[in-house]
Amino acid sequence: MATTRPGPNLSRIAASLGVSVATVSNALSGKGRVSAELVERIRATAAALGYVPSQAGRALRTGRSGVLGLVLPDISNPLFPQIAQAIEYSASVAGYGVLIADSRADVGMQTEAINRLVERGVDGMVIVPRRGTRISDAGCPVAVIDTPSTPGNTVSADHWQGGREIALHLGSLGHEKILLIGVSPSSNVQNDRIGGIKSALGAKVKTEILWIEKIEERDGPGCLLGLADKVRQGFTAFAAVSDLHALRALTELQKAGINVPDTVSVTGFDDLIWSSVVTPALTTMRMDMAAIADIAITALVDVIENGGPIERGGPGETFADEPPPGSRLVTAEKSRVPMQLIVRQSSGPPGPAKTNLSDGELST
Amino acid sequence: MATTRPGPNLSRIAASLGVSVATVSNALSGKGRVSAELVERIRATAAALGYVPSQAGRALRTGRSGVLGLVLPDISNPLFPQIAQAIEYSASVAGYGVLIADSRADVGMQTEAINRLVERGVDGMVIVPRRGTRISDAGCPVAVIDTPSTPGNTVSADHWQGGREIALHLGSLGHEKILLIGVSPSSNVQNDRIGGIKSALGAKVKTEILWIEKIEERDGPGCLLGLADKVRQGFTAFAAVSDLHALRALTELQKAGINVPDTVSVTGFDDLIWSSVVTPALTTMRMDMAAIADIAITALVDVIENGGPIERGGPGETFADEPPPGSRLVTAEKSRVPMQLIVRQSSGPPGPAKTNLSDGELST
DNA sequence: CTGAAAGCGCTTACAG
DNA sequence: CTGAAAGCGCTTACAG
Repeated sequence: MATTRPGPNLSRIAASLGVSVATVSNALSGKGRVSAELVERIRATAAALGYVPSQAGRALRTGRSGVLGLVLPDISNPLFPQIAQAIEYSASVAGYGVLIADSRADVGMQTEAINRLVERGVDGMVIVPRRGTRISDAGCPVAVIDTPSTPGNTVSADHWQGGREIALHLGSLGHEKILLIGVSPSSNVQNDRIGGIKSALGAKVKTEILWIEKIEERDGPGCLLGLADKVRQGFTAFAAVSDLHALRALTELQKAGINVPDTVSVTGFDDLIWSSVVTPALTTMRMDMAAIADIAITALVDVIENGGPIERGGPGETFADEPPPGSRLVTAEKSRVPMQLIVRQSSGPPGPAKTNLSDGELST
Repeated sequence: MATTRPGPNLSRIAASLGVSVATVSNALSGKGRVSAELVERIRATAAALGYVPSQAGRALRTGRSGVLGLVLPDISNPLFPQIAQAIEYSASVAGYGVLIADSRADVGMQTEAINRLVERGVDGMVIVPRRGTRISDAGCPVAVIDTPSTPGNTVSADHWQGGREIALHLGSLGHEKILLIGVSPSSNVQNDRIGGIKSALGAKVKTEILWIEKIEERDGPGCLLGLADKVRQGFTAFAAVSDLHALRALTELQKAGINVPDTVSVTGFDDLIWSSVVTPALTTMRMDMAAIADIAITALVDVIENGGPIERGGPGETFADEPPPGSRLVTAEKSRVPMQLIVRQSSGPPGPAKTNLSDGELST
């Protein structure tokens, strides 16, 4: 006895109208040539009966599940809500569902997560890699959201341009000694952001990069970054590659009695949830996740449905053993989406009259 | 021409071994009585051929998709990563995939999001409602993660106990005037947390509730909460119902030149990503999302697979028109999961010697 | 212990 | 413009 679904199916509609299931199917899908009048009647009964097409039946017949996978190796990433929301929206507009896969920040589990999605029969997947993860054999079309400078990237925010805008903003405010705060030099995204910042600053602006990873290796996780010292050294702006680290900088500075933004400015990236809530709010660069998701999903769906333009293994990608049968990196016309500057602090460095910080004030 | 999947199917395995598909199916599922030796050979060839069962075929036959839906009306909720990660993990252990649905913080779109999941044929769903959303007709088993005091709740953190623990902690440190910070009195979760706090404080401890919603109605979004004034009034601890608001309080206090935790203490809820990163780090209450997800998924799967204990419309739920055919609120044995206190600030109120704040110091 | 057969709900050439 | 039929891949009584 095969389990029957609760709702009505095509046969029921067909029977109640005295037509064939083929005609009902054609009428509902709008593909076959069915008389307008009959289409109308079929639509009406389908609606009246509360017909919901069976994805299983359709999937089995067409070989497509209508579902895409979303892989975020680092799901605890605070960007996840923005990404998931945008991807889910674009996918649902395109008629697809979104299945999530988590590799719990463990690179080794990423393959596992991808396999789980493949086993569920996803038609394609969107991967947001972290730190040069190799997107190997997915066995289905894959769109990658990383950074334009990464080989195989399908679409992403223009992190370099984002860096430039932050730099131009800080430069125009008169900051001449800027501390750049990143986590790890092995992150493509962070390198692009930092590279962009440095490229746009005039020659007379001094910068220094502080890698949190290195400090924590020495002083332990959650340690102070020594920013009060940096203020004493004359830095007047702190540009972090993420709002999370901007927040860390902001609170460390505040705790040390340094006034933000009167004495120094703090900027971040990504417009994460708290950046508009803290005092003072953070100047930041926002990704246009809606546009990014839209481009990624459109490219992915194009390959799935029309076998659109694809690349078997992106440039620079190497497949260890055999290239997986259906695995292909999807490409998009527009692969870099501009980031948008959101100014919430607009102070320059304190003028001579205001530069009267004593060591006492700085050392909490 | 029906589209064929790339991989091998049961027939291929059967053919290559000269047995029937039924036997292969039985061997692989372990259900039928197949000789151990044959099972072994079948397993081996399946593996060798890289067989991946077709979910579509299975779903069509069994009437179950093996997929659960996750509905978060407010996906931009910073808790989303924690929830999604835990749900996805528990679901995948139980052999299910997780489809996400977003109603973009729009209550009206929630029904739409739920429908999208139903159309995709989910076997059940997990809903994390916001502010008394009515979980009406889903047409499939539903597990609700809200708060124990809400009718229809399947499982959730024990927000009341969480509040008590925060209160006991602050009380033991000697705080006697505590400002409670919430957003909206219409939130069940927030009311439970605040109720728990108040219930555990000794009679001599004074509290006052500050509802952000009301302040913002008057002063606009992102306005100051006037916490420096509260410090002047003698409040020495600020207990927010979420780390997001704790962060808002922390930065507002710091910006006003008030030292946290030396002068006042700040606590939050949920151990959100930044609570351990800011300076000073936040004392907070952590939900055991792994346990909550596990209980929710187990209860859901039990109903799906065994038609376990259910309630048609939870107590207090009313269905406007007709009760939907398959809709049922799932119940679990253990419906409240204790929260865990994470102490990161442990200062009491400043002693008499330290209470020398002048107005000048407070007004930035 | 093993196999033949039916059927889940759909779509798609093909015939009329 | 409409319908009969095949078949996607699987599982499950049932017969042998």
